[in-house]
Amino acid sequence: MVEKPKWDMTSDIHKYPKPSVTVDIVIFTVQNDELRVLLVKRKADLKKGEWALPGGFIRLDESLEESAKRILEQKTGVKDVYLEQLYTFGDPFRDSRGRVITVAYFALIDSEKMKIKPTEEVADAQWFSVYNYPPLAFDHKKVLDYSLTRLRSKLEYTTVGFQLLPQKFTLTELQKLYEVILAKTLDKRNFRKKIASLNLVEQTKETKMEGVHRPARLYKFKSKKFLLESDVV
Amino acid sequence: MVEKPKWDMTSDIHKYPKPSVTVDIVIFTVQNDELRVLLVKRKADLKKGEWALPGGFIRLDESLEESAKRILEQKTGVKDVYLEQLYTFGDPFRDSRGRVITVAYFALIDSEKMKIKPTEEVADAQWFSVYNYPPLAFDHKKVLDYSLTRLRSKLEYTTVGFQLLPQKFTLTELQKLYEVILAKTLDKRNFRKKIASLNLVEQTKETKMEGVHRPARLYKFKSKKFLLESDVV
DNA sequence: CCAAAAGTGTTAGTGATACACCCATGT
DNA sequence: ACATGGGTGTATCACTAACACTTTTGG
Repeated sequence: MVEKPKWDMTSDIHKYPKPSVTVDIVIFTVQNDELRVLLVKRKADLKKGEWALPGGFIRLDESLEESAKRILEQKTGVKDVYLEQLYTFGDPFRDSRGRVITVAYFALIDSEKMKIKPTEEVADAQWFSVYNYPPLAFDHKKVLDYSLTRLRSKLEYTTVGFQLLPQKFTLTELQKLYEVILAKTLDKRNFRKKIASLNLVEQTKETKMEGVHRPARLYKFKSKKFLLESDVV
Repeated sequence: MVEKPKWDMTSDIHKYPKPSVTVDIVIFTVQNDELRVLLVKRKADLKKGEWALPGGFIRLDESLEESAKRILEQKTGVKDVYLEQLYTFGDPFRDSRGRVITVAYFALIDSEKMKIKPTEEVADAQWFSVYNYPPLAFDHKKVLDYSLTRLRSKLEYTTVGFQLLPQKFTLTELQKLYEVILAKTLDKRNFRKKIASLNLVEQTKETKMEGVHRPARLYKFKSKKFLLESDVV
């Protein structure tokens, strides 16, 4: 058992007024060809019953990212997700209860893991289309808008999108994912050429049969050790 | 005189432990063909005499950006700068005095304004080359490294670089600026073609004579109203 | 007329876009 | 044999990269 390190609580810094600090998480998934975001119904004193992004107060002995992971798991039951710090929102009156600064994270989870059953505690978490969701508490609409913009732009120059798919996927599924997030259609041949040029995915020997047509080949991401320096990751 | 709005200090949220929150600013300029960052010598109890990024505790009644502006002016005398939120650092033990979360901002100032004389209070502020600066307090090296990366990448796809030049400038100065920040040389003809294609700058009728050679034409940024939708800003 | 930086065009290569038909399967 | 989505190649265009000489000025 490691003893918790302590701070110097006699320091002058404790004379400065302290704000409350929360972490809010915008978690996306793609389901039924829709980009969706997870929202929870608030139980706290203020804005009870309103929908909001999952969030909570940080603990002093955990890093911001640890807070984000803990809160996400507590509130939604989801674990092992791609997580990235988004922006810190600190308007003085964004919360009438006090000065509350929130560090927003954005997270992606694949459509398989997403199906995890909500536990008792998270009965009030629900996925909403990003084009059709209820009014949100606080400045959470602003946070959501901002993270949508970020997701779209990161999709173009990184491979975050892969986080939203299961381990094995067809190229059509991958393309559909891009189309859904970017809200535009893409050319099939050009899309496949692009993906091939990235050198990030490889064929498996399996195919996926769905419906009455030619089965689609399943692909997977190359394991790290087979990626070259020059490959974009 | 507007009365200050108040918060509900009886709310449960005040039962959660609160961290200290600071703002730290990484402010860059280009001077003598070097990319430089402003550092201050600490006067506070802890780490007195060590160099650090200018920073300070937020006030509860100002936004994070207002805090950043106030602190920057207090500590360095500089005003009216380009300012952008960078990242929020919150490792639990980054400061031994207590749990301190810092919202880092990154700022750019042109080489003219930069010459402002330091006031009494800011006597201990100094510009350092980003390749040669003293050891920094806390995790400020990490913050600085991160903002350098951000500056470089933003330089490639935005026009932030323009913030580092005075109103009127020669194309060679602009190119030098890019070269200094990116730490690589650029082709003169290609650079000029690129700038021309952006449609953001226009010739003035003035030239700049410096030394014994052909005078260079001065350029300025087009005023907003002459920019077309299609022009990258 | 010399030194020094300003200024200017063309070509080759690379990546993006537009576009239409055949393939494999289940019924 | 047909309906359905899977899978493939080529031509054009736009952008990037490489490269060298002439111009203007002060001394």
